[in-house]
Amino acid sequence: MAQKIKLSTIAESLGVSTATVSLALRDSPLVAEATREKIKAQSRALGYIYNRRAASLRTSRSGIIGLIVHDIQNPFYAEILKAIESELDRSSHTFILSNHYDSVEKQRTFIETLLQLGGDGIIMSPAIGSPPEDLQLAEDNGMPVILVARTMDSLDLPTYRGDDGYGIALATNHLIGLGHKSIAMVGGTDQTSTGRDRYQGYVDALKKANIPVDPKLRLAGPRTKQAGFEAAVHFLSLPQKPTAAVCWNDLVAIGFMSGLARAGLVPGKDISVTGYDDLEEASIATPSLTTVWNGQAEVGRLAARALLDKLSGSHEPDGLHLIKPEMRIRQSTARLLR
Amino acid sequence: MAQKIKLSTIAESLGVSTATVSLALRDSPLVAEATREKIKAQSRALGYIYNRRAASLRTSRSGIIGLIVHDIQNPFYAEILKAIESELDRSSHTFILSNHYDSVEKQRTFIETLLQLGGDGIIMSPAIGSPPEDLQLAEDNGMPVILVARTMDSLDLPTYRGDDGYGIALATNHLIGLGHKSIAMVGGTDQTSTGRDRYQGYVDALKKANIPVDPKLRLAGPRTKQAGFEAAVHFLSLPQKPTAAVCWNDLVAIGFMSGLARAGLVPGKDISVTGYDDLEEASIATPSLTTVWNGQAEVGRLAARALLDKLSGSHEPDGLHLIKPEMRIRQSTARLLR
DNA sequence: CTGAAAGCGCTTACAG
DNA sequence: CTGAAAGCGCTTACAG
Repeated sequence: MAQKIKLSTIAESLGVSTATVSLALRDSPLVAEATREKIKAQSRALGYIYNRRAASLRTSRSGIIGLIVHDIQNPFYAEILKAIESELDRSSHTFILSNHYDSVEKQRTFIETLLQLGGDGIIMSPAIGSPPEDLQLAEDNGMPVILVARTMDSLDLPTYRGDDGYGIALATNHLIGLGHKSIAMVGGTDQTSTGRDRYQGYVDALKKANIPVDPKLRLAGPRTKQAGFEAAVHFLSLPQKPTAAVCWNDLVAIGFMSGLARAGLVPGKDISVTGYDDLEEASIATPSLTTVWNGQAEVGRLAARALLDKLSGSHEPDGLHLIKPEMRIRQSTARLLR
Repeated sequence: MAQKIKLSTIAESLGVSTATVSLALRDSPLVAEATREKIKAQSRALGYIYNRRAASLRTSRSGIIGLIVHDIQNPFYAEILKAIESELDRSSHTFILSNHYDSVEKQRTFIETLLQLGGDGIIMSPAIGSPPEDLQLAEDNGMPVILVARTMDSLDLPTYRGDDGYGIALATNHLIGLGHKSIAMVGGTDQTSTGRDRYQGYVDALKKANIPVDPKLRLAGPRTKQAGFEAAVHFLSLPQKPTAAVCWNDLVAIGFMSGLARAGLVPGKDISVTGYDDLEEASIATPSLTTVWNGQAEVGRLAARALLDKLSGSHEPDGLHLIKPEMRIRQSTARLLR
């Protein structure tokens, strides 16, 4: 590797000042057109690499945005991420990504690292049990926080997610409308807002239809394909013999349907199953999955826009922004045969 | 936000020099134990945030490692990523992630951004059609490159991936051993090394068993679940009526099996199907997928280690490091009934 | 339209 | 064991 090329290298080689070079490279109209072109050509010729750390030290803006979620391997988060990515790409921001796997330590380390790098802002789906102080630390140091998918009740931060109570009621009512009366709820945990809200929505929908709520029909816990798969065994051993299952999300539903099939049952015929999220693969599964569209792409896009707006000074109102879910009826649910 | 706390704030409040504070915070034995503790306590009390940009400007090491692959939403890459992540976590490196979606422009932008940030190194699965100069640019500027999953023939970079020819032969021979003679190959493209190598391995295995190779039995293209799903229609219309399919990867195989099921066939009984990669969901699918373990976790771990070793000065030999694939026999393949 | 100079917040020889 | 000072590579008032 040859001698490091910096602004002053270009400046000296052209007999101008570094100030002029700096301005020219950023297309400042303060520099004469001809000078600007000459400088840019020279910069290319020398293979100049802009040093963002030096610039950022001076300007105290880094162009870095942090993003931390439970697990990007989960397609639910991956779909949110993809929308954020495409929004940030067009504003020439760089993003730093991390999974926290619901470890508050890992999340805190990430926030601290981002502060050290001078991150401009952070979009996150907070870990279970997140101490408000950890998020407050970011805000206090001038790094705005936007929440996606999960709520933090103790802080008034801009939050983008689906309306879980409303959405799960759509699924539950759909099954009730097909004549089902013994409906299990599979998956989800009370430790997250989505887990609580979706269970509550399911309970409310049953009550509204005068169907008694049996706590044994709640198979709490599963949040992955694997756990949904395993839950099928438990489901089939229930004495109440439910004819349908409202699953906490699509991953659980897809694993659950595979578990039913493994036990010799035909999902969508013997047992009706609904998912939640409308992941890309929901329509590819066999049977295709009846589910609730949860607007991941919308959530990501809006959260990214909210952050960019905040960074550019406009004052978006804080608080909760709910996406309205929609029903997607496919083949995994059917009318109950008597 | 109050007054910014920096090294000199701590130094002044304690009546020592910034040099002493700097050394103390990094646990240098040059600073007396008592002084060190006093400084650390004060740093915590004031809520000091270390400015990495300033440090990095001075030391020209950033602790940032870049990672760019086709698409992390693809579980194949997600599994590699996860292994890299856990390896880097323990060495207190930060990583910056990007998808290139096989766009060489997006890949180049990423490499340039990483250079601007003073990235220490980069792990990548190069985009289709990557110009060697783009990777050379990183190397020339002191940022070492490690390749995963895909090969770049034109450069001698450390590369970690599975032995595709060997692995696909395992799958093909498994089907031949079960009595299949009309075996299709579904998915993959000649534009990537994995696409070429796996097709070649399939062809070689057939030839070795004296089974004529019919180019019409190659359904090239599909690389996703969706495309695998759609390929089932094409497969079922083949005049040669194949009894088995070697799929290019697990995603294609899972989509393909769903497509067969949608057409009323039972995968694993009517048609034998093999996958490739042994993704986590391969064993959860119904029928569970016979596939080839491709060592994603190994690839990620070894690539991360190779980069860290290189950064710490030890000279790992460059070139290709092949992981040896292994067969995973499950329920999606069965003996051919006459 | 262009230049000289200060400063962002660290670390690192060098002295003592 | 501790301090004074230079310097990493930019940008930004300020002069002219």
